[in-house]
Amino acid sequence: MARTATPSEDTAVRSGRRTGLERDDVVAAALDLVEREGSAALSMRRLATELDVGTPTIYWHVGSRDELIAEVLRLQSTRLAERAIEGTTPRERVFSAARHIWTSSIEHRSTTSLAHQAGASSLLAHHLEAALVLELEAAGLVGRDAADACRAILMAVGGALVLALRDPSAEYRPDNLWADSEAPIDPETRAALRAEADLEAISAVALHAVVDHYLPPDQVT
Amino acid sequence: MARTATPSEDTAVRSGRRTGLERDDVVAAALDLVEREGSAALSMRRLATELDVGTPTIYWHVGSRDELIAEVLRLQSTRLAERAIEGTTPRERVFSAARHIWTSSIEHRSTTSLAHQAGASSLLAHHLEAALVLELEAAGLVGRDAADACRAILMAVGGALVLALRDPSAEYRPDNLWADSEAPIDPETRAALRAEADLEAISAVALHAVVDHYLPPDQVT
DNA sequence: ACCTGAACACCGTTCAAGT
DNA sequence: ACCTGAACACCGTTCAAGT
Repeated sequence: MARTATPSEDTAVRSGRRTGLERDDVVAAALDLVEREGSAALSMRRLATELDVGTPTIYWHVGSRDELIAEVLRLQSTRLAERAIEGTTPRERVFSAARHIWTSSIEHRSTTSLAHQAGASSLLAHHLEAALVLELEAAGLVGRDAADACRAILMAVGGALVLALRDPSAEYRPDNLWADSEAPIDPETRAALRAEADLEAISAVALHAVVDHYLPPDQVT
Repeated sequence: MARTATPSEDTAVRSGRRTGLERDDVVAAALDLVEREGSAALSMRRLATELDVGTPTIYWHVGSRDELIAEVLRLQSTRLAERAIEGTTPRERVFSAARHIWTSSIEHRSTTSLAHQAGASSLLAHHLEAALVLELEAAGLVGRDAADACRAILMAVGGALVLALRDPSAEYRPDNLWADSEAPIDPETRAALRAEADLEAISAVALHAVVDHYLPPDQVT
């Protein structure tokens, strides 16, 4: 189901040998599984069942779970990089690149969580990050300035993501947390803390500030 | 070893009943275990062995692993809140509160990782967050302004933490990632991306910008 | 080279049973 | 009320053995 059909496979008994399975198929199936059923569903045994092979076969192809995850994130990273950056001014294009990181993280939250949990978010973001760096260079930054601007933008996006991707089913949502808080907080503030936040708008404040700090002003043409 | 001594316990056979163990002991031992051996070491069985009881005993006291983790984070959260905020001007004190979140997250990275993985970072940060909100109110903010300022500051700190707490043993550190990157990036920029970053300094840029955006200027007295 | 069954050493969780 | 041994249904990983 997750594997592409191979000649003489339909009625084959497959009692020991030749599955036609390749490393890329395993990785693609793993990514598919994560996207469909969440990062917790990605177990070696589950994946083997999905591919209709024995568990050790997975190991033969990808080595270990950690390596598999790394490959899954690399695959997703290249897929995400296909999205084109928009805008005409350097500033617009930098914002567009930053926005790509945000939207793709939200759209593929299972994969983002996987990267998050594995401490490998840099792997997942890498190609989008490279695109961002190129736009920063096009805007006139080089060396440390470009690197630091990239990191600052990543922080602004990443910080918003941490808040955005929290499990909303938990009983310790900020919502409940502030309701129970014994701190002498103004009722109006408390209500605002309990209400849902426009994280993207708040993140934009930091993003604009950071871009203003690092980027030279746009040329007027 | 992690449990406080109880009368008539030393030579007791403890063959079924009365351990003198309480919920708080279990939670404290769990926090201790995480701090000592990392978040991965926190398994119900391991913790039971540590406390010299059967595994179901842990369940009897805390219900489930998720509940245990929540309690652990609540405990650590209140401990962290004891740190006093410094500074005289509202602005200084807001920075001090924000800095507390950063430093305590770095100092207790295992617990931070645990919260991170469980998607419960809001639980761990909650008391420090409350302290921050109080300082923001002291600085003249109320309602939505205070809440949004708090979130913006959290993003700035949280974004830096995501970058700071990545596993440095992985072969996909940013370092290696940029070395292998095929993107046409300027050599100088590439070198800067590979070098270690002063994350705290970069984070400070966003932090100052955010505070400037939300806070009224300090009164001159 | 590619794949398997069976095993090892772990998990979280439940439950009848003991005191 | 508090604690246990034993079991269920999972894990990641390895390894001798098959073709």
